[in-house]
Amino acid sequence: MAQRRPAAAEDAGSRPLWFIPPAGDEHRRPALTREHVVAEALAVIGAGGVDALSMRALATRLGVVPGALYRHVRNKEQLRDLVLDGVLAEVDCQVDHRLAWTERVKVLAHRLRTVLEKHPGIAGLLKTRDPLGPHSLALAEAFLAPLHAAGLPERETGLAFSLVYDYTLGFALSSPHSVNEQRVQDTETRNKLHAFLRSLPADRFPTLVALGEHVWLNNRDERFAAGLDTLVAGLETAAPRRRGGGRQPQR
Amino acid sequence: MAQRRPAAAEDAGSRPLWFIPPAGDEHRRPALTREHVVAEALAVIGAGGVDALSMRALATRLGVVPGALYRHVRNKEQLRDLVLDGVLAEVDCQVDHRLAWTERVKVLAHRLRTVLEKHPGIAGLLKTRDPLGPHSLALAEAFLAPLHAAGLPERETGLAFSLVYDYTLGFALSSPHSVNEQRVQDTETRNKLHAFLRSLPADRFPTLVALGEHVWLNNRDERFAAGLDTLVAGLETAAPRRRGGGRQPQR
DNA sequence: ACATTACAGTGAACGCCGTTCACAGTCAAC
DNA sequence: GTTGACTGTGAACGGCGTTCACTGTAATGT
Repeated sequence: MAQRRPAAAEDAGSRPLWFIPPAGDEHRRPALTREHVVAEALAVIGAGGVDALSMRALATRLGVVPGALYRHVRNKEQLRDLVLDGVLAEVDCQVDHRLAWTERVKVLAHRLRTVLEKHPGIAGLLKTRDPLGPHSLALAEAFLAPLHAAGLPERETGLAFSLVYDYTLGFALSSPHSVNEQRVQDTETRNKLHAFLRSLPADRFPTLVALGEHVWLNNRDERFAAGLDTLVAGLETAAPRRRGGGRQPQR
Repeated sequence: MAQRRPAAAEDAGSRPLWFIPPAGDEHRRPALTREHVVAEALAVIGAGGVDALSMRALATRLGVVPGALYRHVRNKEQLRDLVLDGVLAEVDCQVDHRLAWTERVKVLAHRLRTVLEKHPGIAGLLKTRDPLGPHSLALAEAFLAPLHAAGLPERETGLAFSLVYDYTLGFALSSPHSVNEQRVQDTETRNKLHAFLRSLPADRFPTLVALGEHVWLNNRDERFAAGLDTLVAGLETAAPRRRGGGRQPQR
């Protein structure tokens, strides 16, 4: 904080401690703590995507020189880890225990997706990182509990968890901000895409030509829900029928 | 190609065009075509991961100044797109038509995963890009055909394709080279991880403590296969039973 | 009340990155 | 034989993550 230095004025002038520090400005400044850095990093990501998070931009936002950040964070990778745990903290892991285990899993997956898509790009970090922070563990526990209650064997429970978790992450990863989804959201571009699909040689791509328009659709919500339903339905075929895990989930 | 210049030797020496170009070296060099650039880019990625692909590194490998690449490629993003299509070309889309549709889908997914994991980091590009190149389309067709043959309605066919495709991509994305999987592959680290899980407070993480060791396992192949089976089983519950799509896939 | 010490933030630098641009050499076509 | 298209050069620009000697400040021990 270069502007706070009294410097020579202290020696030459009178009244050593007379100048009341401009409490309005300085008092408000929380002195750059680690939590503050992480919070601000999350704000940067929220504003401009995960690529916009650079040490220099973050430092500027904090009114500080880039190198100063390294007093609070080992490097950018650790910063990302901290940001990530902060995001996972936003997932509410409490689910009504009286719901069928299938519903409990679905609710959690939907919550996880919502949070991940609120912070574009974060899912990409999770895919290669998997933090083992307290919030990550709480989430794992929340997923494992209903799966275990469903009566799946131990090993299958672990596999089922990986499946649901990976599916949700993977889905959130191709977020609405990717080139992909942008293309499909813009009506004109989507029409062009469909025209392109129709124009393909029908002998080489018969199925694509026939129903390509049903593949590239602006239906993220439907796609996620349908995929999740299919996936859980698959899990059900492996689970023994019992009344312990909630209401009979038969449909 | 700085080393090819005759320069002053031409003036001082005799015989203007006598020197047969060192056919062994120069003749072999294919003069930096676009395909060559892309191929070498793939090699760079194969050697050091997707992050190792920098224009400068690639240029150096090609014995060329960085700016020269821009004569063959608009920018790095386009280069990545080209690389991506090159990778997808490696997926064999021919599947025995007499197999059950479930098996056809599984075979394709396994092939896709194999190719993606052969080029670490590529899956990450696919997630946000989805090229619409010829090879990408061929792959989509290959997936759609058996799903359609299974008797799924049009819309459900598209959803099923997205599901299987996204699942495979998502799985390949958390590749064996991520921090995650490295942790779990090293026996000592894995033991430490399991000890850590056991040491967690059993009141807050009962399921995790009970079967956490079954979750973080060095079993990528099993995880992928099991997930895929579950997923296809889920699809089967939505498909009408008919003998058109191959042998009855009942198990 | 003073000296010591720990430490947060500074400013400058290093080496990397993607990209641009005027220029030079080469080769084919007219 | 001249022209023109085109490929690769060399240098530069701005931005990136990270390091490091330093300076001022605040807390500590005596």
